[in-house]
Order: sequence, then C-alpha cells, then structure tokens
Amino acid sequence: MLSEMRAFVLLAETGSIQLTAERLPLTQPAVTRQIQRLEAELGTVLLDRRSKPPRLTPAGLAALDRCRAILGAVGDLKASASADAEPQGVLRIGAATALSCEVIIDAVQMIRGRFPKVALRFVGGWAHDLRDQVQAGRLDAAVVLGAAGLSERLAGLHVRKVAQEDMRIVAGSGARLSRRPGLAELGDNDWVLSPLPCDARHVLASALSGAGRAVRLAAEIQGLELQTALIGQNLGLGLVPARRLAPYARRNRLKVVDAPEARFAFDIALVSAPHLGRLDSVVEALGDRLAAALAPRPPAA
Amino acid sequence: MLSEMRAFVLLAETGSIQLTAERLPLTQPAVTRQIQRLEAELGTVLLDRRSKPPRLTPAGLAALDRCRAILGAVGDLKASASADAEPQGVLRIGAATALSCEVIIDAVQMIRGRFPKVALRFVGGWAHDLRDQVQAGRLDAAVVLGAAGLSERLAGLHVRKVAQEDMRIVAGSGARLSRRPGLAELGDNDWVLSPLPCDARHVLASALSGAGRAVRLAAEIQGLELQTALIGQNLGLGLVPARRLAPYARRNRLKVVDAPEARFAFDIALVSAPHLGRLDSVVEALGDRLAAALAPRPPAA
DNA sequence: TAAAAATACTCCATAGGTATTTTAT
DNA sequence: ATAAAATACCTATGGAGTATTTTTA
Repeated sequence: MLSEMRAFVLLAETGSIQLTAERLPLTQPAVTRQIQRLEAELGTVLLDRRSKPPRLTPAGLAALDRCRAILGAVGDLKASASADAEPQGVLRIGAATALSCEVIIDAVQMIRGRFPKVALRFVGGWAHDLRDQVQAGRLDAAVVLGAAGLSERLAGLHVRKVAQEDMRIVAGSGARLSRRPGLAELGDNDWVLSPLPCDARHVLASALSGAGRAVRLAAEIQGLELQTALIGQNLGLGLVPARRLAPYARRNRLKVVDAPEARFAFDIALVSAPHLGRLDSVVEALGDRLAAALAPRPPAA
Repeated sequence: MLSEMRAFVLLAETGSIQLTAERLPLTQPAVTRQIQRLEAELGTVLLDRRSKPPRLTPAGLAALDRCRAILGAVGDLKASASADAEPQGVLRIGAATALSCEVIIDAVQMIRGRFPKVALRFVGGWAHDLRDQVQAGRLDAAVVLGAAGLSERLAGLHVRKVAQEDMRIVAGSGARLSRRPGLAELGDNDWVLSPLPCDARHVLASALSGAGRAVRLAAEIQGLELQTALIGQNLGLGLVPARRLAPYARRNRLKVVDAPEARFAFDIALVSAPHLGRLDSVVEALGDRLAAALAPRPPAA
C-alpha cells in the first residue's frame, strides 16, 4: 500500500500517470494499476478521469495530505532506525559496587552532554549479578570487575576491557604479619570482606584454597567506608582497590601488605548486549571515558 | 511493509511470535519472516533473540512507537476515505446569474451549519459556462437554468431538477401590443435582454426563428435591476423569471404579456460532477434545500 | 490526429504454508 | 524435555512488463 501511496503523491505532483511512471521508474500500466489498487483499498475514487491527464477528486485531495503525512512518517522511521541517526531511548547501565562514585558521575554527565536524547538508567550491583542481567536482557550494558583475562568472551556479549584494577591487601596498624606473607599465612588470618557474591572474594577464596585454606571471616560488610574502619580496628585483613585506597588508608592508618603470591589484578570491563543499534555509540563513548578516567596514572591525581 | 509493521506491533503486545501468528492469523514462520523483513528494511535489529520468546531491543522500542503512529495514520486515512465519513474539503459550486441572492445565501448558511468541515467556494456565471466548468472539473457542482427537459443527462454528469422557473414576457406601460401576441408580433418588437451566453436568450431566439424572425435588440444589459428599469422606459420587451418579477414589475409599472406560443419554462437543475465521494451528500442536501425554497408556492411567500 | 490512460495477457518475484532443525527454558 | 523460533523447500498469489485498445485533447 505504501508504494501505491508514493505513486499517488507523485501523480499529484507531476500531474500525469505517464510522468509518474518515468519518475518511479515503472511503466504506465503499472502506475495506473497502483492508483486503482489504492482506490480499491480506500473505497474511494481519487481521480477524476473525465480528462486526460486525470485530475484529483475532492476525496483525492483530502487523501493526498494524509498520504504525504504517512510517507513522511515512514521516512522518519527509516531515518531514525539507520545506524548513523542520533542515539535516543533508554539506556540501562549497571555499575559494579567497586567503582568510585566520581567515575560514574563523570560518565553520566558526559553522556548527558553528548547524547541529550538518551535517557540513562544507572543501577548498582555486584559484577556477577550485573553480567547476568545484561545476558538476560534486563540491562543494556554494565561496568563490571572480573578476574583478569577471564571475561574475554561472555556468551554473545560484547566485552571491552577499559582498565585494570589492582587489589591491595591491607591491614590495621596493629596487625602482626611477616614482611612478605605467603598464601598460607594470609589464610590463617581473619578477613573483613564484602558479602557474596563479591567477585574479589571469589578470587581470594580460590587463591587461598590453593594453600589448603578457607577464608576466615571476621566481618562481612558492604562499603569501603565501614570495611576500612573495621580493618583499622585490627579486626582482620582487607582487600581494597588500589585506586581508592589512599584516603581510607590515611584516615584509618592502614598498611599495605605485599604478598607476592596474592597479587590480584582485576579487569574493569564494559559488558554490553548485542544489537544495541545506535546506542552502541553511547556505550563506546562510555568505554572511552572510563578508560581515560581510569588510566594507570590519572591525569588529575 | 505495513503488514510487517502490524505484525511487529502485535508482537510487542502479545510478547511472542507464536501468539502473534495466531492473532493475525498466520503461521509462525510467516510472522518470523515478517519481522526479519522489517529489520532488513530498516537496517536495524528489532528483537533481542537471546531469549525465547524474544524481547525488543532499544531500537525496537523506539521503532515501535513510530510504527504505531504510522498504522494509526493509515487507519485514519481509510476511515476518512470511507463513504460514511464526515464530508470535508473544498466544494466549488457555481450559481447561475438568474438565481436570486436570497436562495443562495440560504443554501450557503445551511451547508455551513450542517457540514462545518466543508469549505464552500461559490462563483456566479451563466448556466452554459457553469456547465462547462463542471464538465471540465473546475467546478464540483452548479445550479443552472436550462430549457425544460433538455438537461436530462449531460455526458457523465449528475443532473437533478430541483425546480421549474417560468419566464414572463414583460413590457413597459406604454408598449402597444395585441392582447395575445403571436411569435411574429413578438419578433417585430425590440428586446431588452442579458448579454450572451444567457440561456433564456437562446430559447427566445430559437422560438422566434420558427416564425422567421431574429431577435431585435434594443439593449443588452446585465442584471434585472437595470433591465426592468429600461423596459419600464418602453425601450422594448423583456424576459424575467416569474419568481423574481413582482418587485420589479411594481417599481417600473411593467405589464405581463401573455403569449401562448412563447411560454418558456426553464428547469433549475443541480449539476454535479461524478465521484465527489462524501461531498455528494452535501450536494444532495443543497438540492433538497433549493427544491424546498423554490417549491411552486413557497411556504414563506 | 496524437497522446494519454485503461485493458488483456503473460511471466516472475515474493509472501505464505508445511516440514524440519535449532535453540532457549 | 518441552516449547519457541529459525530454516529449508515448495506453492501460489499478485504485481510488473509488453502489446493493444479506448478515450480525451
């Protein structure tokens, strides 16, 4: 029906079926039948055929405007669907708890500035959960922490490593540890960690199990603020992202433990669903911004 | 492409291709391919097929609204084109010069009241001209005077007789005529008539030529006001529609000449182009109103 | 008479159906 | 294991082309 409408609008513009046929391009009988089909579909006579070339009837004149509007809307649909159109719509992003607020805020503001038609929906959560939600289609993308190299290819998902996060083992000022403790010694200490399914815990647990130890929990606390405070009270060892360590270490007089066998490096990865269409460029820009903000030596550090 | 969009919108509503197929009704593979076609046409992935049934991608969600709008506009087009829709658009009507202003004004006001979406375009002119213009498609309808019974079927036009107009031969008070003049005597007098192509003149001329006479013109004047004034000055005989005679006859002391061989009766006919669609009902209402206003004994006369 | 549109007829592209395979719950 | 969607293959409808007739300017 759309091609019939195109022929009809063109007919109104050119003034004859002949010219319309040349422009489409089609043969004259083809255009004749397109108009006839449109008339049959609408149940109205659109052309006054008492003259050659035919004129529009009043009904045809009324239908003409509507056809133009419809074809315009179809054109808009195609234009807005094409990949180079301006990104728009809701983009649901998950941010792993381990990321600092500043980085997120910076990214949100960048997106709001560069993609004004995109509505952002940020949710926090554990990396594991967020990955699942992206995979289930409830999130479009997520910034997650994962064991280095492990998240190269989640099934069907697009994964981009934007930075690396080193984890530091920290202890309170009163902790008694050898200068370079091995895995066994670490396993014999209490720990202050985040609740499961914290990914850092997973990695620590599997490392310790290599030395026949399980993780001994002194406390299970969410949030670096509280964790570092408790570690400062010598409740146990902790695991803190290197980039976020400084202020907490100063405040709670923590010391960094150098354990060569337990140097955990996580990837900060941007996981995104396939087929995001033009929103892909937003995710890409997000990745660029994160990579810049989390570069090894942050420019403003 | 429209049926593809219908399938897509329905898919978004039902949530599965299976259910969409049942509703359309089609088979499941047919719906699958309709969505695939739409995706190919738009160059975008609309469905996130990682789950069964599939979900909409962000691009799909954006396209959904546009598809709904387009399908709605197509529905409106069909509804507005259907015969029982409210008449709308421009209706171009011609009114023969012989008609009194009151009748036209009354008809216009009726149409403005009953068909508010119809824009009227009234033009005056001679019956002959107006008929041509309707036939040429430059007018949609015309109220014309024609020799009785002559205008039964103009080629391809719709003709409806709405009233009959008797023409009266009038003379000034000083005219010297026998009581019941024959055609020959009429032909030997001067006449005050409208300029060609006045239809009344045509009929008079052909009647007189039957008696071997041509029309002798004393004056060629447009407008009853002037014509009757000159006839009152005894410049010659005149031809006046019976319905409009009274006020002019009184003012100019005219007398009616009873010529049995020259009793001209004209039809007042409503000529309309074919295929006016829903505007036909407006023309029909116009005809009804004219017939009522011009009935043999007007109610308010 | 010339030009434009409508019709008659044929062919082919494409959309839908059936059967089957693949994939997610 | 079951249900849903995708694919393969076939068939048929319908739209376009060519040739011709009709109709208007």
